[in-house]
Amino acid sequence: MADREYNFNDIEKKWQKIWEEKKSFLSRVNKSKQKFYLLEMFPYPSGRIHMGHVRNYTIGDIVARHKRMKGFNVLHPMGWDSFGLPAENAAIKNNTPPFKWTSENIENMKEQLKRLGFSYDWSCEIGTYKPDYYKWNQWIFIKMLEKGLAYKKVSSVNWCPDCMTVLANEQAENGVCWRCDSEVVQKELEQWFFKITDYAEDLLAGHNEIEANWPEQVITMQRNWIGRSTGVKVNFKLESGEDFPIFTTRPDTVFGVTFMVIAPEHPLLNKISDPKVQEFIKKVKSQSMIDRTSEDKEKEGIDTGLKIINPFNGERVPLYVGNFVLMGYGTGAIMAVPGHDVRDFAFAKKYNLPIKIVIDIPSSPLKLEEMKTAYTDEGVCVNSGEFTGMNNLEAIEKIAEYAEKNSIGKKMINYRLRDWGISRQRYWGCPIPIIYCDKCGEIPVPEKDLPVILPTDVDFKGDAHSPLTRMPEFINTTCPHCGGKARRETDTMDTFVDSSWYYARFTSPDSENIFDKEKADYWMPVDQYIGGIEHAVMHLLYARFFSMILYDLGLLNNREPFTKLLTQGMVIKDGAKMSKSKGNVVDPDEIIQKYGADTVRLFMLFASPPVKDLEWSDKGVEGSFRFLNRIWRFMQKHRELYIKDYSINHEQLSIEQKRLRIELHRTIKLVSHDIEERMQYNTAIARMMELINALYSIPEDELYTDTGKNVFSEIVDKFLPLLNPIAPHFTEELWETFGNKTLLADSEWPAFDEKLTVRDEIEIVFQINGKIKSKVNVSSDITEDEMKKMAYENQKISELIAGKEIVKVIAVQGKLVNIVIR
RNA sequence: GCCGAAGUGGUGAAACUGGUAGACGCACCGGACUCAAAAUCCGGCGGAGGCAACUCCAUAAGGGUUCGAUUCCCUUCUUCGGCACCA
Repeated sequence: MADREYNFNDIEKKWQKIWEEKKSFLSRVNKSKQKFYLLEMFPYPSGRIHMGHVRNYTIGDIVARHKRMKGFNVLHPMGWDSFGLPAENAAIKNNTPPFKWTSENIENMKEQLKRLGFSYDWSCEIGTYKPDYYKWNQWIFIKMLEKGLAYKKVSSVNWCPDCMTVLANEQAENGVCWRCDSEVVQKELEQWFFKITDYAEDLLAGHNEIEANWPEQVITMQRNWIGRSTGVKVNFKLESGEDFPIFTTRPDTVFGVTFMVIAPEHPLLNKISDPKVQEFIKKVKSQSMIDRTSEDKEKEGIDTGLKIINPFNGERVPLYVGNFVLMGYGTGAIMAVPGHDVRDFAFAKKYNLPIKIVIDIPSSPLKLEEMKTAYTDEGVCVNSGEFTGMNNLEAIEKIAEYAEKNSIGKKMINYRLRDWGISRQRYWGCPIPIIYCDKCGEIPVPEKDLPVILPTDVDFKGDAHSPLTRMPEFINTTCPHCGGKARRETDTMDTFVDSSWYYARFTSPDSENIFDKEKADYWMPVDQYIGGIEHAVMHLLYARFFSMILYDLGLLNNREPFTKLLTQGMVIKDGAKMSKSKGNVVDPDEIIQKYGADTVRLFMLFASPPVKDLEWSDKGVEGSFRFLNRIWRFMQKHRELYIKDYSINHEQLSIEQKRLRIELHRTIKLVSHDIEERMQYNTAIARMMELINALYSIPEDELYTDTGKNVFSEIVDKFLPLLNPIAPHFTEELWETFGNKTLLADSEWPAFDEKLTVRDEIEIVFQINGKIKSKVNVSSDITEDEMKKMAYENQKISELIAGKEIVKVIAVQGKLVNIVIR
């Protein structure tokens, strides 16, 4: 019998076909089995799979395959986040309708994913651009409208002039568009919003539930983004007697207020006619987000001429407009305490405003003339009326209480988080189900009329304007209320809406409802979610928000959608993330062609642990390929040794055979631990390499005996399933080579015998004062006392301790003896 | 500026609760096989010293705790990530 070549291309296609025919990865609700829902962030169908996808989905696939072998009923679905701008840009460029472009991309990418042998249940496939999916976006929108969680308002919004659309705050960080990096400008528009701020507390509280199983970094980023701060809303007064409320987290400094500042957008300013003030406001408003929030932002302001009265001490202070005060936070106005706030200090210095010390250090009092900046640390209240002498931390609470008791203020919590603006002035997205009637106003599309279908036969006319705005057949409709003429909303939803609940749809993708409650109850929540860290705030926050809404609508049983989260690192080449612009992209197809999918998968897992960045290395891929070939050759060469029904009496084995067998059981133990507990696949693979090295080290005639055959057979039976989740085609093929008729995909995860995981002989170390002086091999069942005895008897050790005072002796079972001498 | 993570050979990385630093791989060097090369198999591979068995040094730098520190604590440096007028 000639040894067969490792012909990965044929082998991989063969097994992919078999898995498909046998429906090996089909997931069905089965209440007698424990479920495991594994989800990887679904891709945007941009055209081709990139290495980042390969890495993400390889990590997911090893989890899915391993869990199946451990007896779990696994749901492992895949779909397409298929609305979004690139489809429109492609349409404008080569006049291909976005529907066609997207559908073709999906087909191509699906083939690529299949070629990698991922164990998806393709019967669950969803595409967010399909009406039976986005219908439920619209349905949720209407539910949210009913609950007051969706609303429309005119607001200053982030506008990307290149994408010609509005962006959410989360998408316009640092004043640039998250997609194209263009400078974002502010524009007044009427927009639909989701009231995510109503869920700020819930989103924070939920962190406690998931904290242990989410990366700390993601939780921290979300916490910072929500930005909860507790403080007091204090009612200052205008001279006219009108309330002038401000928010402060430092009520302990309220006696130190020497001026007030309001945002340029503040409505009070409409009353000011001073042309200098109006000019200043105009100037600030015309600045872009970048200018206004840039690094070396200069604090600027101008006196409005108005005076404000401090309710705590009756002092009259001037009111300024300042470019650094934000209308969107608190009340759009602040009390300025230059003595104890760094920004206020700088502003006061610039405009020659008075500075007052109200918190001091008794041991070394502050000197106003010597202060270079505000004093913001702890201290004792001074010049603070009845609070003088109190520790300032204590005063925060006491002054807040005083304000409430005297009706001059109220304790309040503020968030950095803003409501989620979801209107997009773009075509390729889910239509917002609203009808505008001149008589009846904004009317939601009735449930029975859903979905509002996005027309797919569109003409882009080569520009970025949404074709919907020039399609009367889409726009013109009748009012569901009065039956009169009405028009449809032409804005579409932010595509992040699509991905905020897709995990639930996967549980029943053909449902006539949003999803089948029974199926969702069985599968949800997602047990393990895997994706990139770049979604830490946007997607993962929105998805949690939606999950909570669905819970509150009685549709889901859990508030938190993702029990465990793994954020995998990037794929790096030559020190930078693979990207077209850097020209350091490696095409997965080429590598698969050259080495096969199993090698690519193996390399992706071996080169680095999942959470860290992975440095691409052509040589490293070759190394992974070599490892598979090494196994292949050995197994092919000795395949006649395999006995299906072997039995082993450990005591009858030769020393070499025993050692090899112990290596096998150790490997199973360590690999299981690495995969199950640690999700660290690089070390799991390293262990398997050690086993193969041990296999090559044993003299061949040790295998060609009756007991040797049994040992070899056990290795085949247990090692192949162990490697199967990583190199599924390769191991199925070898498994078949040995005459097995079953699929490894259906087999159980190998068990190990704890007794066989301990090597018979181990090396222990003798130390003097913590320094290694001697190493010896001993039987692994040695006791601590025996170890100590051996240490004293050791020639080298006894020489070194001769005549010295022994302070103490530490023995660590199976590891070392340390003798401390003086 | 604030918050967080990381820094280990030529290189990707191991060392999971403090206990033999560098497992496993890549690169490199040597050997076997070959007419030769490739592939493969075997061996070596942190630095310094020594013919040698061995000795000393070494986990960004410095200090501390400990019998013992890559691991815990403090200081400093560097890199990466997040937040950044949030009152």
